[in-house]
Amino acid sequence: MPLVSEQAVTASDKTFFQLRKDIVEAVVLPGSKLSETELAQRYAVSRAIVREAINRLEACHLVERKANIGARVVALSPTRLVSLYQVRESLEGMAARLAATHMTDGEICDLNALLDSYLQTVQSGENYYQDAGDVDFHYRIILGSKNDHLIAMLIEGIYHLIRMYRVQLGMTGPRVSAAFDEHKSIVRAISNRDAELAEILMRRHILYTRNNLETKLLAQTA
Amino acid sequence: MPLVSEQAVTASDKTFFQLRKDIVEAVVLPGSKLSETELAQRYAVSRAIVREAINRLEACHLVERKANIGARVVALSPTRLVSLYQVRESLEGMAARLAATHMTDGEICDLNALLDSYLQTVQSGENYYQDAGDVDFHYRIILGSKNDHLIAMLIEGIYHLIRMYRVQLGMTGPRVSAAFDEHKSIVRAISNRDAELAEILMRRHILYTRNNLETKLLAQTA
DNA sequence: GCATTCAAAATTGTCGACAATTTGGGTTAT
DNA sequence: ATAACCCAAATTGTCGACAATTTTGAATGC
Repeated sequence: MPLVSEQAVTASDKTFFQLRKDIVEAVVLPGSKLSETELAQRYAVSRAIVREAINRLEACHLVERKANIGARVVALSPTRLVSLYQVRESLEGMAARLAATHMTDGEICDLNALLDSYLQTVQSGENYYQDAGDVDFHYRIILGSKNDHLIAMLIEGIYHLIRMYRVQLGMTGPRVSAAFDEHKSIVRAISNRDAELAEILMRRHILYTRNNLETKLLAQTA
Repeated sequence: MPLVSEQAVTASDKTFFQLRKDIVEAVVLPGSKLSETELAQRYAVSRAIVREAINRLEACHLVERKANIGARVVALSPTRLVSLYQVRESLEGMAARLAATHMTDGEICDLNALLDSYLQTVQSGENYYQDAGDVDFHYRIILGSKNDHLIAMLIEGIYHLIRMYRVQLGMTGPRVSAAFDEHKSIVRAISNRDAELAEILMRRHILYTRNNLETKLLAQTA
C-alpha cells in the first residue's frame, strides 16, 4: 500500500515508469546515452512510446535532451547536487510550514507512530531506515502540505532525482540516527502547530543531509 | 534582446511555443479542451507534433491531461492561485537569498539601473511597469541565483502560469508603485549582500502580490 | 602523419494510417 | 418518464515508414 500510487493505464506510462525505475536504480547508468531504437527493443514497444517516455523523463530532470542529437541520463556532480538540494530545501521547508497548519490531528498521530515503529531498527544500527522510512517520512509531510503544486513538483518532480543520488551514494553511518532525531524534532514542531519552526528545522535537516552527501560524492570522485 | 532566449529548432518546439503563448495570453481560454486534430489543423502540423507540445505543456502545469480522454487548459481558481504562489514564494525567496551571494557587482549595478530607468514611468502612473519591468526584475534575480535547477523550475516551469494569472487579472492601481518600492528594498538587501534579508523581503513581496491577485480573482468570480 | 572532404550508415524528427477507448444518441424495456 | 443497453461517430493511443540531421570512417591532399 504505497502512499502515492501512480497507475499505468497506457503503454507509454508503463515504459516511462520502468525506464525511470531503471535510471534511479542505476540499471541505466548516469551519463549514458538513451538510444530510442535500442530502448524500443529492450522494452518491446514502438519508438513513439519511448520518445514520449524520454520526454517525460526530461520534464523531471532525469535526462537531458538535445535536438537532433539525443538524450542522456543526467550526470551526477557536486555542483548539481548542491543546486538540487537548495531547491529541495526551499520546497520542503515550505511543505513543513504548510503541514504544520494543514495536517489533521490523525495524520500527525500516524506520523508519530511511524517514527516510533522505526525507533528499534535505528537503534540496532540497521540502515534499513534510510530507504523506506526516510522517504515515507518526507512524503507524509509533503502530502500534509495539502498544496497540489508543491506535491506535484516534489513527488513527480525532483524526488526521483533525489533518490537517484541516494542510490548511488548510499546512506549509512552515524548520519542515519542523527537524521532520525531531526525527524523527531520536526514532528514535534508540527504537533505544536509551530509552522515557523517546522520550516526552519526542515531546512536545517535537508542542509545537513546535503553536506553529508556532498562529502561522499567528493570522496567518491577523488 | 530578451534576457532568456529559447530558440525553436524543431517543428515541435515552434508549436509548443506558439500554443503556450496562446494559452498564457488567453487566446485559448482557461478550461477549454485541446483537441489534437483541431490544433493540428490550426497550426498546420501533424497530430504527433501537437501531442508532443501538449505533453510539454502538461509538464509546466498549463494543461491537465487524462488518459484516453484528452487535455484541457488549466482553470484559474483562488485555491490554485494560493498553491502556485506558495511555491513561488518558496522558490523565489531562495533565489533572492542565493542572488545576494552569487550576483556579480556588475549585475547588481545593472539591476539598480533597471529600477531607476522605470522610476519615471511608475511615478507618472503608467501601468507599463507591470508587464515588462516586473518580469525583467524577477528574471534577473532568478538568473542571479546561478542555480540551474532553480532557474529551470521557475523560468521554464511556473512562470508561464504566473503570467497567465496576471494577464487574466490585470495588474494596475496602487499595487504597482508599492511593488516598485518593495523591489527597491530587495535590491538594497542584495547590494548589502544580506542573503537572509533578501529572502525575507522577496517572500513578503510575493505574499503581498498574492493577496492582491486573490482579491481581484474573488471579485471577478462574484 | 595529420587535417579535410565526402558519402554511407545510424539516429532523430515527422507523418499518415490503424487500433483502442470514449462519447453521443437512439432504442427498448420496466 | 426513466434507466439500461447498444451501436455509430469522434477522439486518443500506437505503430511502421519516410524525411532530415548527425555521426562514422574511409579516401584524398598537403
